[in-house]
Amino acid sequence: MIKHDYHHGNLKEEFIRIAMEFIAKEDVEKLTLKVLSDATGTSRSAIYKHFTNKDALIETIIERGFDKFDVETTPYLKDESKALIDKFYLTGELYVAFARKNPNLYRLLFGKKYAHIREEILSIKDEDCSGFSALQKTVENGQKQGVLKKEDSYRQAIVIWATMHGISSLVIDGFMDVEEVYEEMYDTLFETLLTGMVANKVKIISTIPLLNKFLQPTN
Amino acid sequence: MIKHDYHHGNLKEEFIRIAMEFIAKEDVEKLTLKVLSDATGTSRSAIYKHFTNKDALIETIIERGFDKFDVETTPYLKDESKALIDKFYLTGELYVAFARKNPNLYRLLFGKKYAHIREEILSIKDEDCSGFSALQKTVENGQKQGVLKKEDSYRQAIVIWATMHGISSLVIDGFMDVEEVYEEMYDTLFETLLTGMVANKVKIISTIPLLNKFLQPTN
DNA sequence: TTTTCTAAGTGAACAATGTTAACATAAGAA
DNA sequence: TTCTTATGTTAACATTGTTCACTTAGAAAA
Repeated sequence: MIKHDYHHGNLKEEFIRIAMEFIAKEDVEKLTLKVLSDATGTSRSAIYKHFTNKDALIETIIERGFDKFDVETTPYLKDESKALIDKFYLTGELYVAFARKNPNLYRLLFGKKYAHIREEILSIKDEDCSGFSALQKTVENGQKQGVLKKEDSYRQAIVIWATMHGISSLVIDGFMDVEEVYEEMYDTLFETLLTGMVANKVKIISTIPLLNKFLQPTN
Repeated sequence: MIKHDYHHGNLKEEFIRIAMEFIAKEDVEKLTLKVLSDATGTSRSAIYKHFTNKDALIETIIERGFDKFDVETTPYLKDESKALIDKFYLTGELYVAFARKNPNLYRLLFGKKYAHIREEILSIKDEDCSGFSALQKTVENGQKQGVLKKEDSYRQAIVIWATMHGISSLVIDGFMDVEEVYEEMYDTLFETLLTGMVANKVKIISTIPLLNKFLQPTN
């Protein structure tokens, strides 16, 4: 667009910003070096003064993406004012909402293509995926409170994650009419999942009408 | 490899065969026209006499892939000798097994990249995804028999699918140690899913030990 | 102030990609 | 035997990521 002076001043951050804005609209596959050079008014090879190659930029995007993901999806897990069962419901909603609002970023973060980069990042950042360990801890709390069945918490957390990942993927990858019936389907999904996970004969406390409807103790 | 005579005789089918064999081992992204021309001993542009472009070949691969998928995953749904609840368990196993054995093909069939091609194919082939409608019918049968809760069968079928798709994706996209604990995790997943879907107070008939263990009527 | 050094940009060139166009060949129909 | 046509080839193109030799500007050193 605009032809800047020889020295841009803040070109690296500019590349990152433009790349993220691009991915907000289009798939990462279509993000080419020409797109970046055109948008910054630089040449196609300018990026190599700031990143070793294109993948290094993508790596930065993935790092920022995971930060964004954590910020937007985990608040309820850490909010002690929320009932435990509500944490799951609300966090699940945030999870799928994130995927729907940022489909290209979600695929970048959780898809296969840059799995090697993701593994590097997550192994440095945390012993595990940060969001996931928060989920697992919440599951363990649920078991202590007697709300959830006592099983392997790792497996239970994966079951929850797999379910949310599955529905998110189906929705954003354009399967059938999922988009249209999304609201009802999420409730059905969540009801099924939770019914299978909660311990029997325990009174569940929730502020969410749906949950009170089906999570009655089976005396 | 081998330099054939000028006219190959069966080059189109050869391209398809080689492409499918390639995808059995590597990602479709790495399938280039050079790979195909080298393997057939032809030139890079020979393919254009048999397909309008590369995407047209991919389209054929996807068609064959769905055929393979249907053949390998749906037999139990149609097998009336199986108890209804076992159909779900066994079909789910086949589904995830297919994804694990053919990760690149699975991503090609169910990923976003060629979603437009998939939609074309599925809209011609069946009013819906063929495997999916078989699943939905089985769900409806389950409701009639009183085994499954009576809810919207479309939503219930999607819940099952989303769950299987989620776990399959996590496994083949290399998340954490899912590979190692796969067996136990599938059982946990399935137990959770089914517990949430079966109607209460119904005696479930199954030949699978796991299912008998947890699917007892809650009198 | 002038010189020098270096970070940060440029443009030309590379190989690999999908694709097209003009040409060549083989095989069957006329 | 000749013509036609399906099926192959080769050369060229634009686009991709990438490298390399270069230029430039701005700060540090003299």
